Amino acid sequence: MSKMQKEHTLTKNQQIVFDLVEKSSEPLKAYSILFNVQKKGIKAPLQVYRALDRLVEIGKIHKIESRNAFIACHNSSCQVAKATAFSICEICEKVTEISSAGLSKYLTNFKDKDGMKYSKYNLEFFGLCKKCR
Amino acid sequence: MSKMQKEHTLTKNQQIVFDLVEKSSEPLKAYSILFNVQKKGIKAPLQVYRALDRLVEIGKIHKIESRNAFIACHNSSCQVAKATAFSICEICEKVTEISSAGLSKYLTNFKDKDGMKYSKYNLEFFGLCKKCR
DNA sequence: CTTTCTAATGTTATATTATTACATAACGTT
DNA sequence: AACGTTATGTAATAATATAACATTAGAAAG
Ligand SMILES: [Zn+2]
Ligand SMILES: [Zn+2]
Ligand SMILES: [Zn+2]
Ligand SMILES: [Zn+2]
Repeated sequence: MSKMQKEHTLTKNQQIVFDLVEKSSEPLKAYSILFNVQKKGIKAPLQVYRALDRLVEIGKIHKIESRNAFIACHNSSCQVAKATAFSICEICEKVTEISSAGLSKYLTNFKDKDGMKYSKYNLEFFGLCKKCR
Repeated sequence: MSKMQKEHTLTKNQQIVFDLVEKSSEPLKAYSILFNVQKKGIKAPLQVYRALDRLVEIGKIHKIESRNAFIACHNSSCQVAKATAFSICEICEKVTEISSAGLSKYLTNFKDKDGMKYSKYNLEFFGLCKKCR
């Protein structure tokens, strides 16, 4: 257990939802998650949304805002919970979390004209993936 | 009429929706727009969504994905339709379109590890605005 | 001017995404 | 055990968005 990273013990529902999102190769939508965890005893949307909210908060998963879908973090988790970047293929809808030190440094240090500094950002790139080009 | 910028004549519904969004100081949600244009004869969600879709497409307005809300472009329109950046105050929900040549240059030229180049991006920064700090 | 094609509109119904409200249970602390 | 806090369960409903199909308005061709 790294000292750099706070541990978060997942509760039952959080673990169930996380396991599903984590093993999915594509972003999952809330109601698709709900459907897939009903055999595990989760019955209502709210149970899913509560788990998702918490998982997002602790950085285990991210929400792809333009798609209303959730993907597990593949960037050493929590550290980038508040600084996310994704590439999204507009044809096959494949989503990849971008891990670029340069990009995150640039954006983390970005100040607007008012000198406003931000505590969080989300960036979504759109284009065609290798396969779809 | 500038030669640099394609003109898009708005249709009746598009103009009605645009006028409302354009004079609003804050991002508007689709159903709030619907409510406010009913006196102009627009009766159904779909009429609003169709107008919004088209207005986004031609760059007259942008969608703030994390808020499901729409704001008029304040960046010389169409030119940045596919390269948008916003700052969002997490307290008062004030949204400002960021106009930074450096930022847009950096992101437009950004290539990921696979050398994938993107045709479009949307960036949302979160923090506290001057007033809320 | 009339035909034809296309884009926009109107309308109803429905799908999808997300939250409110309130009751109950589990858990850690004292 | 008593208390406060966090997580759960459950039902109802709100908010966001699209499907399907009929009609109308405009542009372009003949
Ligand atoms: Zn991540
Ligand atoms: Zn693709
Ligand atoms: Zn703009
Ligand atoms: Zn503010």
